[in-house]
Amino acid sequence: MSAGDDAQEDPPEDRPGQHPDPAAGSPASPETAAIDADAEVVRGRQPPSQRVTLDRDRIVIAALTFIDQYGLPGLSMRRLGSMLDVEAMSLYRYVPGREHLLDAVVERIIDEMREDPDVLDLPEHGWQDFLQRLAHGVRRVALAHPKAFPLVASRPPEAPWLRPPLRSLTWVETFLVGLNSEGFSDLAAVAAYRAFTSFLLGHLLLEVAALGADVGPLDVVDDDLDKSLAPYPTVQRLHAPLREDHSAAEFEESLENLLERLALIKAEN
Amino acid sequence: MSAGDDAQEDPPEDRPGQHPDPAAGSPASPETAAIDADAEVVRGRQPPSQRVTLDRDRIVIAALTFIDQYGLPGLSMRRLGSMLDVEAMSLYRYVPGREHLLDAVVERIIDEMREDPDVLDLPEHGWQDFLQRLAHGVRRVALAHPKAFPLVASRPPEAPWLRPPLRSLTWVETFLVGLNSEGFSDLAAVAAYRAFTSFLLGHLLLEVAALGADVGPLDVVDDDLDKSLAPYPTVQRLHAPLREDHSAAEFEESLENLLERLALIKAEN
DNA sequence: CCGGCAGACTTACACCGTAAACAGCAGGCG
DNA sequence: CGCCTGCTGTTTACGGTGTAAGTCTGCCGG
Repeated sequence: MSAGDDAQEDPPEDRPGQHPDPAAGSPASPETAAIDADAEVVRGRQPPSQRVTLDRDRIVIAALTFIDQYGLPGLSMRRLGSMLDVEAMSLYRYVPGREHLLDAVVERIIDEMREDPDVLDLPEHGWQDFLQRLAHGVRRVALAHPKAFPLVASRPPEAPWLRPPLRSLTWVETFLVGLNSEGFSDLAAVAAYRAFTSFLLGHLLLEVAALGADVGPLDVVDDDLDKSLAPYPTVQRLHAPLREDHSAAEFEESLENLLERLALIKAEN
Repeated sequence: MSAGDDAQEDPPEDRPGQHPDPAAGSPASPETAAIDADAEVVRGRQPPSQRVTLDRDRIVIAALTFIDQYGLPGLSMRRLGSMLDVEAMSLYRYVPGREHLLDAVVERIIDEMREDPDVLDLPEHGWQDFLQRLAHGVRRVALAHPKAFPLVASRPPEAPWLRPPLRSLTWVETFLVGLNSEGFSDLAAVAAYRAFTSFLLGHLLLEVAALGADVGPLDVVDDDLDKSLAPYPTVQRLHAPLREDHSAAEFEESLENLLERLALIKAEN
């Protein structure tokens, strides 16, 4: 049970980026960069847009892709800077600080759903279909960013009644309006919001956690495992089924059940 | 919506501990401490146990109470050390490092349930009662450590099939044995384990998050809130009910529903 | 008495977030 | 043209972090 142990997160030791050593060299890289750019311009390449200037969106996107790749604990302002070929302090022109940057990352992840064509702004084939699409949309972004999704869950929301993972005002509005338009009373819609978020959070956090952990150094070998499980005979016996992954089916099933419960809530209130 | 903002976590600036400044003074404090101890001994106070030596359990407990009080981000080895009247490096004699310390904290939190008399090791009045007691036990420890409970959820478990918050081998064993003894087939017990953990994680994480956030500087005033909610009329209209806290009732209701689902699973497999 | 040794302290290093001052360069305006 | 002004990124610096390595110190058995 103590196999990989401390090897669970390995941030990149050195940037795989453009210039070899950003720490040792004296201020020579900006000049050479400018020269290179000039040379490219002379060669007629990319004259219209002058030099890839920094930008808040670029920073947030870089942070997200970094987390997706190396995991949250490896992310530092300095590393993020060098990923964008820039000193860490430059980032502070566009982002108030690391915490706010993480909030922006969370916001971006959630906004990805807005572009999902399968997620509707208003119910078109009943509220069940509406919620099904929404749930699957959230699940898709969670699975697209397994290393980043826990952030969505753990970062304190703007208001205590904004519940992850549907923690933006616009999504709450969409949710409530959608259910209202389908005959849910105000209180029923609110109750549905709470049940829906609880369900999503529980399922997706666990699914994503299992996804992020499997890339370990092939855990322990079977002998060690047999030995370490010896005091837990039932776990040992059920080890195979415990290992199996039925996330998708379980998600579907639980979602179905949730919808039935919501139908009751709708009818009662 | 951007009220307190960055004031959401305030680690203690200085230790409220015994001696005033552990950083400035030269090596005078250990001697004085020894002298004080001698003095106490002379006065006949606490002669049996010589000096409160350090101890792994003491460290873990201190870490947990620190997190409970000031929150996870404020915890550092140095602060924890000074909380125990000891240099940070001394902790490494008993704990391999910060990460392992956090794991130990998580383990301790979970083990708290073992001492809960309402939580049973084996079903005595049916599996529904067994699971009810277990669920409420977990909820009690979650509510007892709102600031620390997210750790239980977010720390990667020892094995990917160990699901928070029932993430210790002993609890999984207890769970499976309990359900097995009540007529659950192997597969049904495993499925129940998964559904049960999903449910607990979703509900408790959200309940605990709402609990930890409310201690802000009374958020925004009503005018600001009205203004900032203007683009979200439905949210604005339902603001009052959204604010209300029915965690306990919702927990009960969802748990009831879960048990019904588990009865189906039991019957089918 | 004395040597070992456990348990704490001290020092040192690399890294972190970020405040503050500075440098290069664009465009406007006399 | 020269100068100034504002934007953008860099440099430097400070206090904090986790922790590897070495050092002191008091107790305990020979």
